[in-house]
Amino acid sequence: MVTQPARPAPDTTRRSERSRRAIYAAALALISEVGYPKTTIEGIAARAGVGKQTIYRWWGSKADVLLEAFLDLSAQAAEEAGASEQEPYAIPDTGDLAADIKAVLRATVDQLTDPRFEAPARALAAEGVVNEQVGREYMANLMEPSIQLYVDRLRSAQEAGQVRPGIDPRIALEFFISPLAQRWLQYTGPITYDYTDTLVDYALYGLAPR
Amino acid sequence: MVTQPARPAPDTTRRSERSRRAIYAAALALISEVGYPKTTIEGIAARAGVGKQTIYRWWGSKADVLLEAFLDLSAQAAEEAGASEQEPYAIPDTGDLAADIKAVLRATVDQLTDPRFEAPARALAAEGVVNEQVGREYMANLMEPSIQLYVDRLRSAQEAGQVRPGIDPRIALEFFISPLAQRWLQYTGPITYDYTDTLVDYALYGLAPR
Amino acid sequence: MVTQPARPAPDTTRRSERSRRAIYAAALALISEVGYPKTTIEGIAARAGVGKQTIYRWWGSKADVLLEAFLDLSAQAAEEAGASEQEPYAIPDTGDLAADIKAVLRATVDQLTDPRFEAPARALAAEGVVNEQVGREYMANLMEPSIQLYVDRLRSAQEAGQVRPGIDPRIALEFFISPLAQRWLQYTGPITYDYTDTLVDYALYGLAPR
Amino acid sequence: MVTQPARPAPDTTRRSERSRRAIYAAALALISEVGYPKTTIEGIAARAGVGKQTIYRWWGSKADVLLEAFLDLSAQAAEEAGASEQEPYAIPDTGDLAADIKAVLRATVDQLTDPRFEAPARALAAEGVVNEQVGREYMANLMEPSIQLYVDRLRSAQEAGQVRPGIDPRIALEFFISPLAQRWLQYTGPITYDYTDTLVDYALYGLAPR
DNA sequence: CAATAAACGAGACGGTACGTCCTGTCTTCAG
DNA sequence: CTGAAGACAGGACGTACCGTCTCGTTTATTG
Repeated sequence: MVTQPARPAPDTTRRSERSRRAIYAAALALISEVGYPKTTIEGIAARAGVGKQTIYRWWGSKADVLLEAFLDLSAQAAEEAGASEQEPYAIPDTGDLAADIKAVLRATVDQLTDPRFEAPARALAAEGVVNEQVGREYMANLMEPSIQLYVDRLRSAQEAGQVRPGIDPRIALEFFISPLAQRWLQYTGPITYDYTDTLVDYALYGLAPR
Repeated sequence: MVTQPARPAPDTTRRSERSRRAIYAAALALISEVGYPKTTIEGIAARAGVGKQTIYRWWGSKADVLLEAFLDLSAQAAEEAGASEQEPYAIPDTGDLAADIKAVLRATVDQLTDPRFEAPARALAAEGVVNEQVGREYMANLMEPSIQLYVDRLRSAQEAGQVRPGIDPRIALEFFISPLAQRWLQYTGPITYDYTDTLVDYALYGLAPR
Repeated sequence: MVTQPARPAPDTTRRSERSRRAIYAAALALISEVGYPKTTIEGIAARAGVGKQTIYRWWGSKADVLLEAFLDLSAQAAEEAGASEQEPYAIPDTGDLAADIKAVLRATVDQLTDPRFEAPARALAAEGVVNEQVGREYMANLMEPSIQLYVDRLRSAQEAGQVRPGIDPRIALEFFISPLAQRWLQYTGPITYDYTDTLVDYALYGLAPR
Repeated sequence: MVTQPARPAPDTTRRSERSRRAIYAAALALISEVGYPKTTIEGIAARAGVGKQTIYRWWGSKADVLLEAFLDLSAQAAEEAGASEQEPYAIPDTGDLAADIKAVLRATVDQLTDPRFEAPARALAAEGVVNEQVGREYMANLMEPSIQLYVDRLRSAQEAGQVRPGIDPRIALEFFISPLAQRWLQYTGPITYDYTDTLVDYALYGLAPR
């Protein structure tokens, strides 16, 4: 592996929290207002009232800034949501698999159409398509946690005999998530509660007659 | 709606076919070699031995050029493939729905991993995520035709009693396509024949025990 | 000597008079309206309702077009002026050298401040400063004739004993013309009748006391 | 007066002296080598090893760059010349007006034919003809100082009784300068010591017989 | 009086330069 | 030493013209 020119790593302890938050806010605002391609590092710096170097010191690229800003936003949102509940994030387990998953998917539909999330999420997803590293980080940090919840719920359903024993939960969950994701990413169809409900029904009981 | 400054539309009949082909070739080559973001209009023009204005005269953006270049590439590929067969593009109908769809998906896997298609397809998909217009054109021109084939095959299966009567084919087909698409786009998992075969089995017979 | 690619000389007899006049008019108008540097061959062609090639066929450069246009304008002006007189252009010879030259210079002042002539004349002069060929043609075609008139008048004065015998008229006339030219070209001072009258007096009788 | 979009004035104290000098050198070299019209800002930047923006940041146009570069060159030349003398710039006053002015004019002839000065001076003069602002700056910065010296010397001569009392020195000096300037600018005649000597004689003693 | 050949209008083409914008680095100064 | 500020070399943007090169379409003799 090639070792970099060894820019002496900046001292994290002296980092300005104020600047960091301002940069996150500016980045998210600009992405929503003018779109990802017209969002520039210079623009973020100006809007955040920050020197460009402060951005280059702590992040490697525009995508990095956005990724962290979005993670921060998600964490905040989670905190807000989690404040009221004990177990901040888990798919409910009422015993009725279909109902539980439908409920979660409806929440996902709400989030995908929330304008606060829409633009940055889309921008990140697009960058991730073209830039494998960003894609993998996006995956690992933003999607993997939710995916794990599906895996857990499906395993539990499997133990309860509601899902066939041979089924691989990591593949099965894609029937709920991927069609929705594709409709959202590629504008291939409308995103509604009806649609997600149908997805669950089709997936659980199959297309072939019983 | 605001009408643009209305640069008088160029005369299509006098367009240089030579330049058009050179531009397509240069665009596809550059995308594969240096990636979408580092592919510049200037670079395409230089590589194609063409003036920049010739690109700006006929296309509105880098994405437009790439879209057309890719459509052209696909059309060529289709022509090559179709030359040998009578019915150039249709899902086979042997009576065995599962086998037929597995075969088609295996072909799709091959295409998605063909390096000739990979980079430009990915670039276009990414642009389409962020730029709705490109997204819709990508959909309409590149994906819709194949999707229709699935719809037809599923309808035929429905008539043969191999698919439940109430099933909506436009939703059902997403079980085959979307998971594969998401794995490809977002690096969420490996793409293999085994995987697509499994998708078909799960989708047709459902997750719940029979 | 290298013989050019030998573009077959165009047939002058078939040349469109209509286009030629339109090009002259457009060139002069544009120079006056937007200045020399912003006057483009494309602009002249568009304004004249003429193809670019028609300009390139008959002229070698923007300066060439302007030079001919200006010559044409001058010829027209001369014709108009000459229509009323018998001897269209000559410095009057009343026997009073000072008065005669003052009269001619006053006419020159009028011309230099005529807005119809100002812009193109200035543009040509400027081009001539930097482009020796244009400079010499400008000289030969536009200034030499007038200069010859001064030479003649000064010779006649010499014969009449009003100018010292040893004086070289080609140098002497510069005392009348050059200061005026420089004030006009380089904005080094105002251009008035008073000024030119003074020039004549100083030049004829010298600066040193008599 | 309309105030411009007001790009915030750059900080002069942080300006790179290195770049400035490189730009002057590149500009003067290019003008001499390829002429004014083929000298481009892009070319200057490339030759100077400088970004284009660095030129646009500090100068408004090609003419501005050249003007300052030439002023700098003149200042340097003056410094070199002035290093040896006490009074760096003044027309000598030996009591013999004709001899003194002849000497200065001979020096001017030398400068006008010095290839180092020729091209840029000519380019500037041409631009000044067509662009009044440049013309006036050229005048004020490059010619006015020398002109003042003539005025002083003529005044002194007037006090000594060598020049008629009524003579206006600002007009009289044009007899020495303008004919020479015109010959140089417009290629209307050769520039020699003989010629300038003659100018002085004619101007001082007049054309009319004594 | 057609035939034909040149000039013509139009404008696409390969290029060059424009003036602007942004990148990522570097330097200066304040806290 | 961090951080705001911003100058710097570099390079792409999208536009405007350059001068060349077809295209049909006049137009004006010539056979």
